[in-house]
Amino acid sequence: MLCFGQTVAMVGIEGARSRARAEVTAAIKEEARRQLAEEGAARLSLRAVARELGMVSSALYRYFPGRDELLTALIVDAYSAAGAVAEAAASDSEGSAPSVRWREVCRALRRWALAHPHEYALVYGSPVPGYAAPDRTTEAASRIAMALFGVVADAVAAGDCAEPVDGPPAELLADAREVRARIGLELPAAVLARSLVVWPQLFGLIGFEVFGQLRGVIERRETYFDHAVDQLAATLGLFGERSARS
Amino acid sequence: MLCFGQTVAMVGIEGARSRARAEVTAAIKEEARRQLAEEGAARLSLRAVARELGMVSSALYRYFPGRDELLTALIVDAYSAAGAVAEAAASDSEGSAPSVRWREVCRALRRWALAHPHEYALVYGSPVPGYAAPDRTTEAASRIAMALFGVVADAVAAGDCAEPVDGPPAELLADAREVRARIGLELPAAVLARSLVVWPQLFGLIGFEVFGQLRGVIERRETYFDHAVDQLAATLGLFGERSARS
DNA sequence: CCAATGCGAGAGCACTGCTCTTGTTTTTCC
DNA sequence: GGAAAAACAAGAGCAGTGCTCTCGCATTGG
Repeated sequence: MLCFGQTVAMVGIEGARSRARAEVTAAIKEEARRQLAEEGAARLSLRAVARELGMVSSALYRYFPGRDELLTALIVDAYSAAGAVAEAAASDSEGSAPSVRWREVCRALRRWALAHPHEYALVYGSPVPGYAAPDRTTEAASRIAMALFGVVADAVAAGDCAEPVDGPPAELLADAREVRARIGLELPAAVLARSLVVWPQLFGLIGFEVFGQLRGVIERRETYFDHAVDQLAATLGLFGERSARS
Repeated sequence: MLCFGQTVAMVGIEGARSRARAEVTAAIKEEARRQLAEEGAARLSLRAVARELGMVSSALYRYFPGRDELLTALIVDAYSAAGAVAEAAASDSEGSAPSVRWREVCRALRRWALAHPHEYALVYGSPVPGYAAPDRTTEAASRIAMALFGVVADAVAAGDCAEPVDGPPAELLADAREVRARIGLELPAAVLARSLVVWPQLFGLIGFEVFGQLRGVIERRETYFDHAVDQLAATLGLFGERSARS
C-alpha cells in the first residue's frame, strides 16, 4: 500500500500495476506543478489537473486524498528542490573562503526563489492550507537550513569564523544547544545562535524581492542582495577576502 | 460617485443615502475582516459575508466590484493598521535613545503581526490575488517603512547615529538617493541604504515567527526577537544604552 | 479459476464568484 | 410637486470548484 504523494523512486520488482500508479502520481504532480507555476497556489484546481491529464476528477482521488494533500506533496518537493540547490552551492564552493561560500549559497537560494516564485511562496510564504504543516514538510525544510549552517560549521572547523564578541542571551543559547543536539552539527552554541538569528533575515531579503515589496524602491536588486548577504556574513563572523565580486 | 472600499470618513452634509452606503460598506469590511481572521484569506467567501449580513450575495456587488477588490480594501486597512501601530510606537518613545526607539517600533510591529497573523500574511505574505498590487496598497505600505526610517532619521539629526565604516556600493547608494528624493526624509544616503538593507530582514524575523517557521526550533521567541532586533540596531549604527531590557 | 482488490467513469451535492433581469426606493431636476 | 434618473435589494442562473458515492471493468493474488 503506497502512501499518497511520496516520491516512489525505487519501485523495482513491483508489478506493472504499481509502476503505472507511480507514473500517474508523477504525472499528476508534474501537471499540478505546472499549473502552480502559472497561476499560483490559490488557483490550483484539482479538476483542471485531471482535465489536462485526460481523466475525470474523481479518478484523481485514487492518488491523492484531496487538494490539500496534493499541495503538501508539492510543498515537500519544493522544499527539497530548494534544499538540493543550496546543498549543491555549498558543495560546489567547497575550498573557497567561508564568506564566499555563504554568498554562493545565498545567491543560489535567491536565484531559485526568483525562478520559482510560486513554489517559494508555498514554502516561505503564508501557510495556505488549513493551518498546520505536516511533519514531513518540516523535515524537508531542515535541509535548507542545514546547508546554510553547514558552511558556518565548516568555517568554524577550519578556524575561519570569529567568536562572537558579546554573546547572545542565555535563553537563546539554550535554544541553540537544543537545536544542536537535535541536528548533530559540530559548532559552538554561540555561533549557532548567531546563525539562527541571521537565518530568517536572509529569507526576509529573498521574500521581499520575490513578493514584490522592493518594487519601486530598490532597482539594482542584485548588488543590493549581494551587499546585504555580505553584511550577514560579517555578522556571522565569517572570514574571507573582502568582496571578491565576480 | 463614491469609489469602492475607501474609508469614507467625512460624509458630512451628504444625504442619508451615502451615509447608509458608508455604513453598509463598513459593515461588509468588518464582517470580511472577521472571517479573514478566522479562516484566512483563501477561505474568505463573498457569499458567506453577505449571508452573515443578512443580504443576498449579488447586493454586495453594489459596494465592491468583486472579491479581489474586497481583499485589496482589507489589505489597505491592514497596512494602515500596522502603520498606525508603528507610528504610535515611534512617537510614544520620542526622547528615548535611538536604539530603544528602534526596538519599541520593532516590538510593536511583531506584536501586531502575532495578534493579526492573517492580516500580516495579507500584506507581507504571498500576494494572493492575481498578482499585481494596486497603487493604493503601496502608498499605504510606505507608512510602516517611514515609521522605521523615521527613528533612524531622528537619530541622525540628534547625532546619535554612527556613520557607516565601509559604505554600501555605489549602485545601492543611487537607489537610496532616489528613494530619499521621493519620500523626502532628511538623512544621508549611506544611512538610508543601510536602513533599506535592514528593513526586509526585520520582516523576515517577524514572518518566520508568524508563519510557524520557528516551530520546534526557537522556543524563547521573545528574547530571540529582542536580541535580533538589537543586533539590527547595531548594524544601523544606532546609539543607546546597551540592552535597557524592561 | 475465482474472489479480492484497484481503478476509471459518471452522477450528484453543496459551495463558490459573478452576471443579468426585475421590481422598488430614493434622489435629483424641471 | 411631480416626472425622470439613479441607486438599490432580490432572485434566477451560469460556470466552476472540492468531494462523495456508486457502478462496471480490469488486474492481481491465492
